[in-house]
Amino acid sequence: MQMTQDRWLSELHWRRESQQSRGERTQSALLDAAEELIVENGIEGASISDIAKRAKSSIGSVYHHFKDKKALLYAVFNRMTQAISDQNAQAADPELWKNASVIDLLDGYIAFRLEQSNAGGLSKRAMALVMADDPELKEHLAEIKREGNLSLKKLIMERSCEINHPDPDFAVGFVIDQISTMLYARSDPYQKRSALVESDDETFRSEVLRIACGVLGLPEHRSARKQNG
Amino acid sequence: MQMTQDRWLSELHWRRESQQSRGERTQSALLDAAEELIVENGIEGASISDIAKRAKSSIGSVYHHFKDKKALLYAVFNRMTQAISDQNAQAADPELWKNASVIDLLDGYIAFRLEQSNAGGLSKRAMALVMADDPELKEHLAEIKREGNLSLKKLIMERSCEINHPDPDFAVGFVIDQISTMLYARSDPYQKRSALVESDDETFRSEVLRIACGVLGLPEHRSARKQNG
DNA sequence: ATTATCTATAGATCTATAGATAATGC
DNA sequence: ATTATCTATAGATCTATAGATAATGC
Repeated sequence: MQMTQDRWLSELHWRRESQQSRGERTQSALLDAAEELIVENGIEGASISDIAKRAKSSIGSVYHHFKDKKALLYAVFNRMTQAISDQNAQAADPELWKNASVIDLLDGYIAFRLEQSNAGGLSKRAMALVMADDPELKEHLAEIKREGNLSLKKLIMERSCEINHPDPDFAVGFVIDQISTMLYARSDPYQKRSALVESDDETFRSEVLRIACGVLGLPEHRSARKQNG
Repeated sequence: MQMTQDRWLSELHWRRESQQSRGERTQSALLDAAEELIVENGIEGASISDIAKRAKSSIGSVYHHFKDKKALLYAVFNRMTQAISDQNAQAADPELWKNASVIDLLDGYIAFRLEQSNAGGLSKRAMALVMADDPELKEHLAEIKREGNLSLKKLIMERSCEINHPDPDFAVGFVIDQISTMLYARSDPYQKRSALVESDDETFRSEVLRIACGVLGLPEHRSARKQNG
């Protein structure tokens, strides 16, 4: 009876390790069903019984795989954040950005986030609902975002000679947070009819980059971008 | 049997009009109690029975004043958004900004929002929780924010001669959304250890204004600010 | 008369467990 | 033997109603 390897946060992540692929399939079917029903009916509206039914499983099976409802919800959340975290790690690989300028990095970051926010629709909304009730989870996701932004900051600071600002460290942190925040707002489905959301990707990207260049005092951003595709 | 005057959204806002101040006191005690318990235990954790108890009232009384639990939650939400909406309307009074420049307006907007986000702590968190489950409410709050930003935009566009940008209308909308978004992120309690949150009000304000001036091509922002306290 | 309040409870959930049965692993 | 699955249900909620009682309004 082994525990799974992704131990994080508290005891609630109890999850019997399925030593058979049958069990694994059941587990992901349950997570899929939970995700769907959470989006459809909300957290409390998604009953264990409904989840079991949708997954073509049974209540007993749910409690075989997950200690209680909270553990199931945490698993839904975990599956999604794990994916985000992995994507972040991949995108921040220094090898990918060997000859990139600061603007290339910012540009790449924007493109990456725009792509990321288009993917994984249902999971993301389910994750948001699971989080809503639980400060610990909000904190956890915030930490993942923070890590992502930090690795971008590190890449940029290695190119600090390009930056013209009395306090580059602060300026870079501020600009990254700013861009990150604007991207987040842009992907928020309830921010309709705002300039951030209604502008097309290209306009948005160039306007944000222009701001970043202004703050960081970057030289000649247009040409710099073309140099290092 | 009259309905209250704040009819908005759907039928769910059914609320018997209390013709006696006793009833009014009970109603606000119930809303206060609901707010507290929602913050403490979440939406479903705040049972009608607990709410009645905390308000020193009874279950029957709750159902005398509110059609059902949803109507009670909507009333909690409504009380808060009403307050925000009123504050917005007050702040956007043209009389207040007669001799103000564009920068004065932006500066005033930032100060206003920073103040607003410090006030009404519990109500706000309860409102966020009530909203989380209900897209209609999210949409409603987004609309209120939108209106606030729109009236600021109007004030600024009356001073469009100060602006140096090929498309002032877009630029102003973009800048306002940007500032609004950054202020929102700054007030988010889960965004710890980010440059947006850790910077003090003064640094934040000046950095944001600097960006806005850059985007809008405003002349000489420092002196302009001092002219019209 | 009408409105506000209370107590008691019917009826409908929903979570989690107990205990049996079927399928794999050594 | 151990793991995965199922059915049936105990026990604990919680919402909303019924119906009685007290307080105000005309």
